[in-house]
Amino acid sequence: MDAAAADDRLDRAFMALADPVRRSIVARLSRGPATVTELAEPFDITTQAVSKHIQVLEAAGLVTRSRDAQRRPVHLDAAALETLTEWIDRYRLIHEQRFRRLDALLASADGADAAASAEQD
Amino acid sequence: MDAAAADDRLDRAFMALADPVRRSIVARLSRGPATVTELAEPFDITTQAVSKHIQVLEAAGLVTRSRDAQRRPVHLDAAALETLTEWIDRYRLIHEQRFRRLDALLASADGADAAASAEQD
DNA sequence: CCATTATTCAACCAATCGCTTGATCAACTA
DNA sequence: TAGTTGATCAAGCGATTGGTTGAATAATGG
Repeated sequence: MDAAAADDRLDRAFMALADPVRRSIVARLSRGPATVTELAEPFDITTQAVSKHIQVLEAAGLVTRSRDAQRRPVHLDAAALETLTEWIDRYRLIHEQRFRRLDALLASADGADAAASAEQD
Repeated sequence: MDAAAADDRLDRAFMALADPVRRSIVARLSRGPATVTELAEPFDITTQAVSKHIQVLEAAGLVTRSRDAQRRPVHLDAAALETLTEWIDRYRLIHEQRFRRLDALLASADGADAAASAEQD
């Protein structure tokens, strides 16, 4: 998978979780698979709307679907969720490491000047 | 903060990271603060557009801003990123725990039937 | 075969998104 | 003070979003 495709996947995944209905669906699916009708039940919207939400989650790789007679059970894909936390944590950790370096500099003798140059790093 | 407000914050944060330009800005800010002009430089869009992107990140609580003469340096807020990983990891872990329970049932004597009922959980 | 159930497709609508251009505001500097 | 730099505001535009209604498709069960 090239960088652009990975980017596209992240776009879709973050966008998918930006909607409260879809986040709620993910929360429900963490407890096991469910059909479209079951997933629609708690909401005040049509099953068509929920079907679209599921398509968004599926296009983002966050869920997969199987077949059971007329039903199309939806399953959570936890590995995709992990990709998201990996992206976030990468930059969170870089940021925190930078803070630790800054603290170390401030603790050293000529603190102020060293910190000012670290800021430009 | 009530549940609806927390929901709204998550909406904004996930939506903010759904855009590749904004993710790139977050990546840049993980290495230290930067001004609007600096952040705009790598992209082929106007500074106005970048300014709007930063407003989106700010409204999501992902960045804060300070003042340095005409400049408005942007700083990453790593704590907000942590809120996102917490949300994701909660449901990821619930899902994985459920899988571990399922494995345990399948490993036990009357595996098949027990697993089928667990599926409905 | 026919009716029912579960889901999706299609067309449409109001609202929002990302971006643009042009103007304005704020703060420094020659 | 006048000009310059850095950033934002405002209005507009094409594309996309989340939702609807209505019709179509697929699979089951009597």
